[in-house]
Amino acid sequence: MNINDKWFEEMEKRIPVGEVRTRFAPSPTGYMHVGNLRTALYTYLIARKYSGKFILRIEDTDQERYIEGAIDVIYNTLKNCGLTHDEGPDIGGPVGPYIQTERREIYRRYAELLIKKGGAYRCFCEKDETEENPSDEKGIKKYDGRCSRLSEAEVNRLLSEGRPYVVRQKIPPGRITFTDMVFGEITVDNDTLDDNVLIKSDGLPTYNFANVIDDHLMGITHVVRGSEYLSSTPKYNLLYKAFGWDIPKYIHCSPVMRDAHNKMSKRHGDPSYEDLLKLGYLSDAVLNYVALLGWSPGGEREIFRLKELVEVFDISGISKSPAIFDIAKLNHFNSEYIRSMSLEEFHAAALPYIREVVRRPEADTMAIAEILQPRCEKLTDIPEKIDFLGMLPEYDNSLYVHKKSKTDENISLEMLNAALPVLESIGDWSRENVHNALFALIEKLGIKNAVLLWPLRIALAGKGVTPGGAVEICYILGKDEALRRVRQGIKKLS
RNA sequence: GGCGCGUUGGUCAAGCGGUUAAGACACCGCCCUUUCACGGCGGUAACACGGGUUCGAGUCCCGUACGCGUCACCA
Repeated sequence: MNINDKWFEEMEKRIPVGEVRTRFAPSPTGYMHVGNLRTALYTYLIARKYSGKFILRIEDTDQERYIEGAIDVIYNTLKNCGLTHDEGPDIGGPVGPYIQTERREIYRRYAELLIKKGGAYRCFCEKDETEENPSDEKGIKKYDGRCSRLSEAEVNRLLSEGRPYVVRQKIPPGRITFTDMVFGEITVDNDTLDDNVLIKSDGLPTYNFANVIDDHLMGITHVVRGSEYLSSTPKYNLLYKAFGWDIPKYIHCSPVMRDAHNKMSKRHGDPSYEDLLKLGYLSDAVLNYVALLGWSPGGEREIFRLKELVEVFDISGISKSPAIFDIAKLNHFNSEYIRSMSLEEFHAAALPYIREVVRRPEADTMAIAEILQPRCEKLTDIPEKIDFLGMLPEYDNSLYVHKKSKTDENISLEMLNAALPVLESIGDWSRENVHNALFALIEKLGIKNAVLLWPLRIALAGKGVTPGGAVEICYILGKDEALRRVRQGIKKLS
């Protein structure tokens, strides 16, 4: 046994056994796709459901796509969503490093091993040389494998000349079958598979190689990834086979689409997870909605917190078909989550938006939150809904005419004139007092609520549609402002 | 083009040989009501197509169409 054998032995010894281990392995792109988020979620759920480990691995072998700070986006997103990982670049673990560019040496050595085992070979062809490969009679265009036929002497000669090379996978003849937990059994002819590059000329591995090495060395039991990898999975299995390793379970997930034909993508202007938060969506709502895109728990329930998802999640509920992302349904989930918050929680989340239009420091923002909570789908709806609290908009007297409330301009003027002294006489400007004073007046006049309340709300808000009614708005405005607006209404109607 | 995969209302979807083919979103109507919303009630709307197998098919098999994926020194 030489030193190299020992090294491989050490690597193998580190692999944890006897537990479910899943991994989320994003490329640092600087944002989190909705589809990626869903993959991360499912990956996390499988690990938690089986009391296993959820591992974060960074796949950054494409140096041309390096983006500053992109890894932090991944950490932040996972943290924000509560998808806490058990091992990863930031917290370490038994099978690190967890960043692929830090594992070069590992890939290099395993590539050497694979060459020795006959599963791969060095290819000295130039990049454009291989691109000229003609299609064969079946219309399959692939590398002709010429370098696999180089003699050992020839290889050594080229090596000593310092010729750059890549390592390619050697595809054996035959057919290969594997089982995916979502798609079922899949069989392909090996001759449809290409001798793919495993190690690029820059010495870094391709995804095709790195993911196999890493998944094996990290003891991954369930590989969860997008269905775009389904067709290359046979190649990976051939790699596992060549090494003599166990093949993991596969869970391939269909894409999240923007419409019937296109995946969601930043390029098309579709929102990422971060964008969704900026648009006023709650992280929990997004996560809940996304969980249901391509997976169904079977029953009629749709609202599931992360913890509840862990309990009900089951791989058998994952769909093979792509799912179209429907912002209208997300809106529904978001309003459900908003409504399920305590008033205090909602107030905290809504305050920045309320403050965009309500600057008055003494304003009762809690009362504002209260009228807003059952009425908004997204936090970003807030400023537009309560803009009138900041400043009375220009409005037309036609707003005072309302058939159902039985009011017109004359009645409205009458009502405002009746309400003014009542409001003026309120000493302690509380919601209750405003309410009681106004309803006492209604009773005294022997009218329907709406006859007084409709014109009053118009005068106070200058809008036909508002969150809250006359009482709430009157109170929130504060006595001075409320009286000012009522007087202004009277003036407008006179 | 080869290979692989998919196809239940506008959308998400349940269904796993016998159902009046769930439910949710959206939409429409009604009720409630201090506008709007919330809430409640109700409604419109689907098994891509063609062959089989079977007493019986959305469910199984084979085609067709359409769509998606993949065929990179990207992941």
